[in-house]
Amino acid sequence: MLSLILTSEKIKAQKEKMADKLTPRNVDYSKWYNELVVMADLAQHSDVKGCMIIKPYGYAIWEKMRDALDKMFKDTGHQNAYFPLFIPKSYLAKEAAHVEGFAKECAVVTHYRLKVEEGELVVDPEAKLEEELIVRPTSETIIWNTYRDWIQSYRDLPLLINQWANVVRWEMRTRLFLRTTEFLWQEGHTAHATSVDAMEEAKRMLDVYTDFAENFLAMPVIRGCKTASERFAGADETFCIEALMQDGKALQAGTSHFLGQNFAKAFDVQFANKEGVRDYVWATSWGVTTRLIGALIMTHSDDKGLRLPPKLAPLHVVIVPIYRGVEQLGEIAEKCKPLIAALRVKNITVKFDDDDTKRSGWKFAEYELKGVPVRMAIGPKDMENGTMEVVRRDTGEKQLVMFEKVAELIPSLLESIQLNLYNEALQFQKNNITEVNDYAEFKKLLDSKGGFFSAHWDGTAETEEQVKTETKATIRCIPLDAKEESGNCMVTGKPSSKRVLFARAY
RNA sequence: CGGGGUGUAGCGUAGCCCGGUAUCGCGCCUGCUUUGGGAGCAGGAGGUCGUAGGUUCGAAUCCUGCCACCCCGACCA
Repeated sequence: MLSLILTSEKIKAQKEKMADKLTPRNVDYSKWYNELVVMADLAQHSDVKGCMIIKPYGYAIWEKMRDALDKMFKDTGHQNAYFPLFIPKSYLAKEAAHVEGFAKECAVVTHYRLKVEEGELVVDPEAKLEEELIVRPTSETIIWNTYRDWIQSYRDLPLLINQWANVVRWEMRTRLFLRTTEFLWQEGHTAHATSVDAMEEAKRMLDVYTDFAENFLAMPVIRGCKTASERFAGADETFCIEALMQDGKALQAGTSHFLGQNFAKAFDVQFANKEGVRDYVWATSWGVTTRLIGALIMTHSDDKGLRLPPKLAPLHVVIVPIYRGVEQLGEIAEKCKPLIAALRVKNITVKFDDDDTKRSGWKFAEYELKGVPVRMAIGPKDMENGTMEVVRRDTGEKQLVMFEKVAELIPSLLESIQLNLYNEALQFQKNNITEVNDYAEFKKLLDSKGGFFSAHWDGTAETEEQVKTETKATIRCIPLDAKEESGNCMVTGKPSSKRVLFARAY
């Protein structure tokens, strides 16, 4: 199975694969190659290093994700707000761990004006800012600076706010969707009266992400918490959902942080409790990003292209007419009108592709590439027999359906596709979680099989680091549902009480 | 920032070692025939060979500087 995410190896492999087929009569592979590179019309690199242009189709998928998540946030009592793109440098400096975590990857605004000098556009040295502005890598600091003014009393708590925004992290190396310089995300920032409340919130949002990943993305995830060294800069505890991609590498798909009182103390956010005693508030933050689009692609794609779960597919059904001449096309279009209307009533998005410049075979391939869950074809034979060909994208299974039955069939077919994609991915995940007790075996299987490895670990950062340097695998998480079991660290042999998950990750 | 590599048409490439104004495929345009799985044939348009300099009668090719991008490390949603 091909994953559409583009590693150089994948591109090379694909090129070689297509090159084999390069006979004089064959279409060349560059078309395929391009389609892979631009990720099937989803996105491309921009001219600014590491930045991503999300094309309309990719953005439509993001919008579906955004709408679904936004509803879930509101259902759990959150509100949306918006904070500034620019953060004064001094804000970022206030929380020590935060500085250390983000200082190395910040875009900095130092001037506010350009001028033309000898025909050249240059930065005006006169327009230097007193204090530099940082393009937000995340908004904790500016939000906590604001929360100080918003929170006085326990009556102001909890404060449950989410923001949809773009952020910039100047990473050394970038990769489309997975690690771009600028990316879109949502970041929730909450304040609570007690540690328990904040911890509950952090876990609740992890539940929301889990629900979203499994029921919308059709992507099973492992819930867990991060080790100290993988923790978010400024958090006391970081929870995450980890997903497994088809190439055996893990991908962090969402995080929820228990921030303790770190930001409250750094920004002096205090409240008076019922007893009139002042205390620092307790905080959480949580986020998911456009990386989820990458996760979606890498979880479900096959050699023909994307396979989109119906709940996130911008287009559910495409109807491809097969015809000779405009007259026949007109007849088919007329025949399909009531069907299209009936489907739209059921909130199913339908496209009748009457583009006369593309042939039907081309269209079939195109919509498979785009991952449209259901394709229907109707031609002269069907017009005669009163049938339609209905093809599901996930399995490729074709069936001839009586025309009148089509409208009622589709909703259950879409549900079945959604479920099947999840089950396939779940099966894959289960097959690729391997229990190991021996470090040598771990190393061997890591190369040959990949996936998650469930192993005992002595709990020290040194061992974690050693494994990372020697194998490139990291501890993805300590699963929340890990059972208590006495064992010995696979590396040092020291005692351990539960297994953790190792994997190579994106 | 360290190591390696690559820049030739919209995309993917050949040519470079051994100098003579650029090859092929896809895509694009036109016409005809086609249309139940990425159509066929014929014709056509499109290139300051990344950039600046040097060597030479002559540079895509040789030499030097610069720039950009990619890959591998360190960093990361």
